[in-house]
Amino acid sequence: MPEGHSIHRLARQLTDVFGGQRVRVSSPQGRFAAGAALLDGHVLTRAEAVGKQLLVSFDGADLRAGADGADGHRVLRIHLGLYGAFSFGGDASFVGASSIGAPRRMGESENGQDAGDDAEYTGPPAPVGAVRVRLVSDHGWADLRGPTACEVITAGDVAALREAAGPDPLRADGGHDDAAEFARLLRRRGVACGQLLMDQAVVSGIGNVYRAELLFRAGIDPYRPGRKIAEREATDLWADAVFLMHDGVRLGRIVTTQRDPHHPVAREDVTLDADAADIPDEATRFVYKHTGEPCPHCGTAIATAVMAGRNLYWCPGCQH
DNA sequence: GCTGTATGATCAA
DNA sequence: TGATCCTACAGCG
Repeated sequence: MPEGHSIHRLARQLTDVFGGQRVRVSSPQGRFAAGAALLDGHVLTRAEAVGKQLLVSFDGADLRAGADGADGHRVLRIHLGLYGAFSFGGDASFVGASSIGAPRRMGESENGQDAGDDAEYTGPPAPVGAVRVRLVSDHGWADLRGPTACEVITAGDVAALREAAGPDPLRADGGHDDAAEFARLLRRRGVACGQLLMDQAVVSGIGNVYRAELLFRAGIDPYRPGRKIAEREATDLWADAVFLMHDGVRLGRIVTTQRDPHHPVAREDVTLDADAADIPDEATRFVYKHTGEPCPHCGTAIATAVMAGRNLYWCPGCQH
């Protein structure tokens, strides 16, 4: 799935290729027909990520449905869930507009191949599969499949959503506030810290992979209660999340093995190589989906268990 | 063709 | 805690 880094990339991609343009919005599948009608023909101003939520703003979209301090804007809220994904395609100017290399598909994995490199672009292809939303500009298109949420909301809804969200490592402004707030929320409850890291009210954007890898790198047992995490451990976790997730945005994949886990915070010199993207998948993480393999630190077999309905991976030998 | 799986989240009980 | 929703694809017979 798309953890927070994927959503931030998507937001950037959508803003790059559609920002400021009038777009046709449709729902080939039909399940978003009413919402699409509200947005169709309006200018897409920008897209933004708040944790795993993708917010796409439209200027002057139809306000008939709104009774709540309508300000002339409508926002398309998308949550990809486990397997939602976008595909993109278009002419050279559309692809060239992307600052992240215009991956054809973004979401669960970013290596899908779609049409789009045709010499001449003659419009979007006939929709394949269950396309919930299709965005089309003069130069390209984007298809959304399989989102868990896809709805038109108001500015007031957006404010409420921001209010409910825990701090987002990908929106950290470098100040102390977010780290301290994260530490406070994490240390407030007796629930297993492995569960709290997945709680979007505690921290936004972390998913199952980052959860496992962050705790491994920090040497923290996922079953340790949040209350028993030291303040310093919490702020170090935050700092590591900021680094790893920014790496994720840059690379378009989660790679946690290229930074020294013992010096995750200060070692800016251990940044990823340009070709880190070539690392084989299984070498990109320490414990996630490495059940039974020896821990690279202590040799203990990596364990797995189900925690709150999600697969958990950790090293019982060096996480305490 | 069928089954299982997935980087998510919500709801009922 | 379990059921449920969303979709594509790998693996299997």
